[in-house]
Amino acid sequence: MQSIANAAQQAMTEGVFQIETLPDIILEVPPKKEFGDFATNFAMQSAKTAKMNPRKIAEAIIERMSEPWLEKTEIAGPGFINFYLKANIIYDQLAGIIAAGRDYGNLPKKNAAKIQVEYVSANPTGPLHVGHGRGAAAGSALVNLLRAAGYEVSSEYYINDAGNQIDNLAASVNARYLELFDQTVEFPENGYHGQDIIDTAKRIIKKDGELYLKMAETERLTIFKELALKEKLAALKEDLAAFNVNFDVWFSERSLHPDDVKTACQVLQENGNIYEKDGALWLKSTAYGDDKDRVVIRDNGIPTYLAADIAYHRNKFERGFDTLINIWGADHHGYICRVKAAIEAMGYKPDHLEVLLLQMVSLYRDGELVKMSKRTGQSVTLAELIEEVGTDAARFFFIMRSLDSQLDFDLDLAKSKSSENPVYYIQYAHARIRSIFRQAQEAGIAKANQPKLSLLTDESELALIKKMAAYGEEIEYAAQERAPHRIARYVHELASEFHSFYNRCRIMGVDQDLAQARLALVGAVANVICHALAMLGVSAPEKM
RNA sequence: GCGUCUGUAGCUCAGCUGGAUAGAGCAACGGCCUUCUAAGCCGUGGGUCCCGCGUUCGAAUCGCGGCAGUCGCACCA
Repeated sequence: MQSIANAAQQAMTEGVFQIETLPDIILEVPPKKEFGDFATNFAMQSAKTAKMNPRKIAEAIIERMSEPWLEKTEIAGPGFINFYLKANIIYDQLAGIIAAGRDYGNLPKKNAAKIQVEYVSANPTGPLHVGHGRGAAAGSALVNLLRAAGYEVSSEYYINDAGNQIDNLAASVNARYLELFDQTVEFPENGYHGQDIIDTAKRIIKKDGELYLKMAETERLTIFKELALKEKLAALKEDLAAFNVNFDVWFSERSLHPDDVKTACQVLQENGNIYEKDGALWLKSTAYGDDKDRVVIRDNGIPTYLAADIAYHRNKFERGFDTLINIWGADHHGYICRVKAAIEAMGYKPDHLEVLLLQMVSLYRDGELVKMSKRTGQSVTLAELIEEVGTDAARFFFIMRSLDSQLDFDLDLAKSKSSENPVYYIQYAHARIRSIFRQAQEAGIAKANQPKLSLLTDESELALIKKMAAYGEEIEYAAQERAPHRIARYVHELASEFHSFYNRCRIMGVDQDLAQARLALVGAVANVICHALAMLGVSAPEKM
């Protein structure tokens, strides 16, 4: 890059052309291999200010470039400069990848901001469903991705263990409990209808029988609230652990009440961003771009959900995180504006909160949409999904689409153990490599310390090396874009290059030096596949 | 009505930090297993990148305006 800048600079001092400020020089890997190993559109970028034909500029630049690693350059299309690397460069790259071993793909630590990623954070009032599953898969993959890119990341689950919905949970369990003793009770209006609530009531009876029957209702509700919460939370953690999702911090909303909520309100009150109206306290969020002002303390004195969330985000910043990433379902998008408003009102930078919205998931079975209804509790749970398609397929399917896209989840495809299924396609590549190693060992092909990598000249071999060499950039860009689906795509492409190689080149039964070089190559491929799959939370089986 | 996201091959989707002939998987069609896993490979066909206008040397990509779908617009969480 620098040598392009130097050449341009030199051309200018020689008066060939004049540019006031050099544009950023962007090197990219061209879409076709006929366009060289990398290319720049620098000449076209400069064409306007230089008032000169981009091809002429390109010519002036390449005349002034001489680098030892450069095989040749050419001008193509409207003014691209294509660079061809000397062949040995690629083998140096491969040697570097092999030397890095399983660490290849872990980028140097960044000194930049500490990032906190909060995701799932489903209410502990029932089992996780498939929508939460997408959040869980994408969130955990994003955390892994950011860490690989060198960021310091803390992952967190916000437990909504305070407020109405928990009271509704207790009331629902209460109603089921009484029903099981043949009492007629009115089911709470906003109660939870799921089977799991009945199961909870049954477990309570199994353990303590009619112990709570004669209690005062309020007392019973208090006890049931704690029992149910404990049980739901444990189930949640179990489901997530089975889905390769683990959190550094489980943050209880209750811990914010009442002190943190009070402090946050005080801060806002002192800087004049809270006012009283109709007996309630309102956040002046319209001053920060929201549609309307929002109630933080209701007229009955109870804080709203927003109040707790304001305190929570303040707490996050106070803990020293510079960047907060929240992964929310798309149905919460209307909430972003008011939280950012509150953040700004408290004196933090709203840009330091990034909310990633996750679009909805639709399940398809036999080509038919699987209907879901939250109200009646009739929805496919994450546990059922894992049961049906397995963790690997479920995670990969959730991650392979961009977060912005609604996801059509084809259950039959996810289950199929065939070439149609991208998960198996990738895992199969890994298993094949492991199998090769087992057989090579039996055949007594020793692992070379200094394999003769320059023997790798087949186009499929070169393609594999180039693909692996691009892994670092891919991680960097995917992390920057918060786009874990790029890794899913990358590893699928790498697997494809491998399968192609596998059908063209043999390892056993060729010259010993070549066999050793190829073993070293596929060993590196296996490491990269492992690394990428590990980021996605998908296993890399030894055999299939 | 306001806002979010989406609209690209028959289907599901990448590509969007402006660049070369717009890609992948599935589906369709035709080939490849006496040698390391055929859960694989090779090949063929397939496009109004929703529409219009604008910015630009150059637009699937950026801006504005439409159209269609989605989700949301609480003193619920």
